[in-house]
Amino acid sequence: MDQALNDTGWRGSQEGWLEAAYQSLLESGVDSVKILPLAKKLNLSRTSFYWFFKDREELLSALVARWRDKNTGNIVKQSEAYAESLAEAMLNVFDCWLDTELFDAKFEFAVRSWALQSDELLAEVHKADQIRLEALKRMFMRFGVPETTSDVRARTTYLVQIGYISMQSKEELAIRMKRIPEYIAIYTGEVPQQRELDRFFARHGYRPG
Amino acid sequence: MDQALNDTGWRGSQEGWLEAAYQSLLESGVDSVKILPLAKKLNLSRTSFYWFFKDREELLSALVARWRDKNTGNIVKQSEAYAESLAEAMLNVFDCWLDTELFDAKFEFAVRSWALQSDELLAEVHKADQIRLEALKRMFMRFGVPETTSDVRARTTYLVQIGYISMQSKEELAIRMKRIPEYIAIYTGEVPQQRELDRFFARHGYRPG
DNA sequence: AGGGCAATGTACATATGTGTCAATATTGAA
DNA sequence: TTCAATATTGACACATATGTACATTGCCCT
Repeated sequence: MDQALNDTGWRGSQEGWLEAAYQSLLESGVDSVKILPLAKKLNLSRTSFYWFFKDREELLSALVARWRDKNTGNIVKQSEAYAESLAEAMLNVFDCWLDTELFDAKFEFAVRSWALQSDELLAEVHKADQIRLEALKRMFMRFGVPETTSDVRARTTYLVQIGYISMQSKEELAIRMKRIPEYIAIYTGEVPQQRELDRFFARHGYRPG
Repeated sequence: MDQALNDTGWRGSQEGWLEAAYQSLLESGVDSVKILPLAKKLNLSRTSFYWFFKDREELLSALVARWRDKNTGNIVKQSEAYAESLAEAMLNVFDCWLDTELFDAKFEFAVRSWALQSDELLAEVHKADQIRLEALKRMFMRFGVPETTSDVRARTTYLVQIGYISMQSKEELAIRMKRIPEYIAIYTGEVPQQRELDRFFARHGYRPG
């Protein structure tokens, strides 16, 4: 079997092992991230792994770093994006839930499951939760919602999404989109304008009806 | 070290191994449920396990059965309990989130994480989600909420809880209780009566203020 | 007391994983 | 073309897990 070569001219690379580890993590959890199976998938000798990483621990740390970089930043950014109404601001946040580039739900779930067996990682996850919740709370307050209410609504918004991720359901875009206006109404207490919805649908390549 | 004897006069038992497996599952996930470590914890020879279970698979199946029996039934039951208002009905459901006897959140999370590496289990989890969501939806409809709204509200109620579980946070009862009235308001659209709240607080051994 | 079964233990065969080492191959550049 | 950095490999030593066969212990009942 011929190998996919990268720009270095070599078969393996730090990125290659990391990517394989990432895929395995998403598909079957941390405990499936083992060097021997990854080597088989990459068609490389197991021991060649040790040229790029000190040991398995280092690979797992790299995986955590990847998660940290990707998932928290965008929620904060979207919650701070410009909006003329609370409903529109909420739709900006919803972009994360529908665009894998902005928020990697499978990755998120895999990491949370992993945290079950690592107190160190659990602490990181808690920190991420706090940062995200605070960003959402600030968003509500920006639109004049009182503090306690902002707090609970931020939680509702965030927890529904984490819960949805934990359900690991694979629903069609259309089914999810139909629920969006109701969700916005529940979370914000205000009904989104049709043109706000249209803009939202459009940027996710969805045509209602 | 002396052994804790059970009623049979023997040290081990099906229940004993299952309980140890359960604890290990909750603490560190399925992959920690291994016969050798469990044997050490129980101070028994590893091979004595095979007297009670055919193999590891059978132990894991027993664990799944335990989860199925415990967690889904009570949500359905609580959602069907008598209530004079939607807010009161919601508080009945909330009993599950606060009483480990009614709903074992840690168990739930461990099983969902486990489902990441087993399609068979994932199918079971999905079935459980569907049953629970439908029960909640029926509850809303019983109080005259229209179908689509009932569906989304049922989801919100359920997903917030699954999300909360996935956060694995260990907050004090008081902190959680303070948020209850707001949650009820968001989920049901109606503010709970003081005497409904008082009844709820009382049955969970909480005195506000 | 001793037979029988439930429960436990020992020894063995096997599978899968980790990490180190020394030997070897591949590449780009001098 | 030769060299050194970069990458790959197989052999070894070890650890942890599973499951089977067979021997042994401890408990209860007759």
